[in-house]
Amino acid sequence: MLLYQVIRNHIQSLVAEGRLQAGSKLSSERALQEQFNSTRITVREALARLESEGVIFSQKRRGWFVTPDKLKWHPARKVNFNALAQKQGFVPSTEVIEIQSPSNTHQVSHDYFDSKPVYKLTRARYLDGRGILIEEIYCLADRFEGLEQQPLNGSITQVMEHSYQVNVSHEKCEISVTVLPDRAAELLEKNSGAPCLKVQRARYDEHQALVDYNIEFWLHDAIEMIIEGK
Amino acid sequence: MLLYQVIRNHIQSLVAEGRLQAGSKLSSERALQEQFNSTRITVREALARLESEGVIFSQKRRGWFVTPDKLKWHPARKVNFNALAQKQGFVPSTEVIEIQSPSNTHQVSHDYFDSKPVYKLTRARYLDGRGILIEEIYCLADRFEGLEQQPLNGSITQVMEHSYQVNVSHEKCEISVTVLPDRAAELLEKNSGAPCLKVQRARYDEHQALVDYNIEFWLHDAIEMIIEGK
DNA sequence: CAGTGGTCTAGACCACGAT
DNA sequence: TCGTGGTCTAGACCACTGG
Repeated sequence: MLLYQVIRNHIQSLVAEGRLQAGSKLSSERALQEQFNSTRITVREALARLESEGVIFSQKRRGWFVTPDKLKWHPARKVNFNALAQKQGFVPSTEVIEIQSPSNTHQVSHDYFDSKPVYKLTRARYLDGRGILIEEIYCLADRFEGLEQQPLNGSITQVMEHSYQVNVSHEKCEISVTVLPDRAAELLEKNSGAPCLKVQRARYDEHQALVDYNIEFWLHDAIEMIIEGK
Repeated sequence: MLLYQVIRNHIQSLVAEGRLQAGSKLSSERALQEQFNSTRITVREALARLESEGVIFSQKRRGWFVTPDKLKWHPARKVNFNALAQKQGFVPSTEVIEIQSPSNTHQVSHDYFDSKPVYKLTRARYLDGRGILIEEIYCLADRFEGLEQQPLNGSITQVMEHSYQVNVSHEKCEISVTVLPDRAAELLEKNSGAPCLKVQRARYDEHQALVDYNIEFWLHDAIEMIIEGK
């Protein structure tokens, strides 16, 4: 058996047997290196595999930790992130990174909003203090005038319903696997190049008019999407 | 700028400018090492990042290649894989790996089919000769008696409709990012530990009875899922 | 300030692919 | 058989975290 597989299996079984709890810190790379009479390159190979599998994760220069359970996410349902996360036993929080004044210079504005001015809202979401999602939300400036004065750390869908009488009736969703853009990696304190699930959603009202366009970058090990179709 | 980022950017721009066509082979790792006065470790760091991004891919010991376009896949629609792939300019093919005689010893049989005997069909699917998907299909043995005599390299949905008068009316789909199981990696000639998109689908007929249960492992750089909801 | 992870050097051996 | 990628050794320096 390959050495890095031995190290991998060892850590994996520690986690499986519960001897390493979710969120707890692993031994340092150099300690593992000594424990297995190996080198850091090989140890890091094992750690990288475990990270791909979603068993462990790293935060920049802080160390390696056991990955908590994944959030089960229903993108098509208009469920509140906070409520859903709480129901699954997490402590959720949301941080508004920035809201950009109406502008028509975004690519998204050109592609989806007929080059009209749009708001761009950037948020980060956390579970138990761990950053797991960066999202960008674009919506028409004149339809959602004064959006920057609304509470933006909760459900945008609810704000649209209650303050603007706009209802989302259906959506089109594109899902792919890629890496975090550098800016998102920074915000989530991940190394550049961390894999992620990218979800792009165009949401429409009952008149087939585009309500908003969202780009979400989820840590690949933090989410399981559930979709009920047809 | 970090050295591996320099190498990464160099290859990325070669691809972006079209000087490296989709499917074509990159220089060998040792050639790149010399070109950048570096070491193979660093070169491989750059290649690994590009692979995560979906720009290049490797096949076991064969080398590194430029990733072709992604297949746009609509899991909820009853579209034929072959037809969809052809419409997007690919040459698709399907290989039956094995069909297991009815058995009630699978975990899936226990969890989803009330421990009744099920068929297990394993298939691989290819685009332009590149293996991109391993899928396992489970269905009730007594409902699909003689399934092993049906043509199994096309659409299973169509076989179910035409030969068994069973129609899929809705489905529940779970999507997550993980790594290929070793068996799947072998079949697709990928290194163990290659990232993938795992799609589990339970499909039901109009009487809410489970028709089949599928587990699909897609190469992470080969698919973009498109879902229209609500 | 000590220890950690992130990056990098300069080699090596082996199994497998292409030829 | 030769070159390739896959694995591995034995170090090094730096930036940053945490005490």
